[in-house]
Amino acid sequence: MIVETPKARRTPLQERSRARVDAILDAADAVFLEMSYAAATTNHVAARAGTSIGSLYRFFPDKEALLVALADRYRARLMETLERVRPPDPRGLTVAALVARGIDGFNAYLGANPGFRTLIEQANHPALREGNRAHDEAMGAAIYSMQERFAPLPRGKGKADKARAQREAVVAVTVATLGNLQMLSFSRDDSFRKRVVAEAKVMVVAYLATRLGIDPHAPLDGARATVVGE
Amino acid sequence: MIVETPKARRTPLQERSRARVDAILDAADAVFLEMSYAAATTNHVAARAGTSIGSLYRFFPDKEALLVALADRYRARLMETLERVRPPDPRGLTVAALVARGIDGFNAYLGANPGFRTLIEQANHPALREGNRAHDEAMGAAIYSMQERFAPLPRGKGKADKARAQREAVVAVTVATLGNLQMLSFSRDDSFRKRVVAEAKVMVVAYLATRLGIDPHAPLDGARATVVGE
DNA sequence: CACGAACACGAGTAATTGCTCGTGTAAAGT
DNA sequence: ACTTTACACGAGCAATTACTCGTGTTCGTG
Repeated sequence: MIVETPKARRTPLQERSRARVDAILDAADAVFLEMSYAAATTNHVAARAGTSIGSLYRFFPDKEALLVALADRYRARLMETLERVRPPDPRGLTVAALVARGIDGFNAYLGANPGFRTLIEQANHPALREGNRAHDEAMGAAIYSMQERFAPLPRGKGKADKARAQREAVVAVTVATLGNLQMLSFSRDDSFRKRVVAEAKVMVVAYLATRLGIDPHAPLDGARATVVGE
Repeated sequence: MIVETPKARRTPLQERSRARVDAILDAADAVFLEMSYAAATTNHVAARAGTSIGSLYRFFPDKEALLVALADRYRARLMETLERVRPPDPRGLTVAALVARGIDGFNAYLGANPGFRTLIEQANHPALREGNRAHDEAMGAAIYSMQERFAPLPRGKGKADKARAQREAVVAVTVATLGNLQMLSFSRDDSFRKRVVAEAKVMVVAYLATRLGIDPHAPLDGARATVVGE
């Protein structure tokens, strides 16, 4: 939500301007895809949106705000998509199947949204750092809960703390790998994409199986694991 | 090497200018580390090098050339470092030990060269694409040869082609993961770094073990594997 | 209808910055 | 000693571009 700060702009109140904000974001999406964010100019975006530069700056305090708003929109839609893919009751499914579902859903979303991919490539941009961190954390929460499902944290304050730090690393590594391999898969042609997606599944499943000490091809129901290396 | 093209500049011939080129690169390194490449100005770099903007442009055709030259220098030194870490005779060592050696060497180099890390974060920059690709390919060659060592390509033209494409994907996935997790390891404090390095080893070893169908903790000597999924 | 507020417009501005080029100096060649 | 080539300098240019602001229009409201 846009708040009244020295830099902030009006929140659109009328319907016509709300549509205009969407048009500007769509235009920014297209322009950032064609050229990079750095090469794009705000005048370009305004022209593409069929509006004036003044109207753009009425709703967006600066160029970065376009980037941030666009990233937020993409991330929100991604979360919806992944939520839709997530099985309501995982019992009976295997870990391998769960991972495969998530990877395929993510990959399909990225394939359908090339603009999101270019945004991810600009991930080092300071304005996106915070949002990306929050998003990775949300993704990680799912994996973290999966660990807890299989192996509750050990008793004892010292042991539990150490195990928690360990698991945070496991989650961070998994999330980073998932994102990284998704991007890699789109770096060449489509057959390469399919192969990389397959390899990503193998890698993550092999890793989680090793870490959780479970059989990734056994159904989840009633499974109990001993977490390795704690 | 700098060649005579419309954009190129003189190759330094005298000793004094050769030292100056190094000084400019060192200055660029420091400036790009403090602010980002995008925020840095060429005048900044020249001032930091204790020279004039004119002298900078005598040897570097444009700002991008600084980035490219710096990246080349870092990559060359990294390859030297990794070469030094590589055991001349891997027989008797385990796959897990080999992977651990490589990861630790890489991590130490990145730790000692924060400027290289910031350069890697700018990896999406078009001027660095080609160099990064070549570098990744060189890294991949080592892994590819490791696969061949354990399991020669199957006979028959069709089978061999398919297997080759498969292995290229395996190599690409491995290289991308290694680089990605290295960068992740430096994203927080030092204890996080150590944990991520440990997890990276686990992940890569688990993956290669699954893919090559070998015991990662058995010595290499005389080992023979059946590559999974070909 | 009247009036204020939100919206829309786009030419112009101010600041940044990569890079040139004319001038001057040190080194190499002969 | 004299010429030529390489090196060094830095003020200023040219181009880009994010953003402002004064003017005009549309909408909500009483």
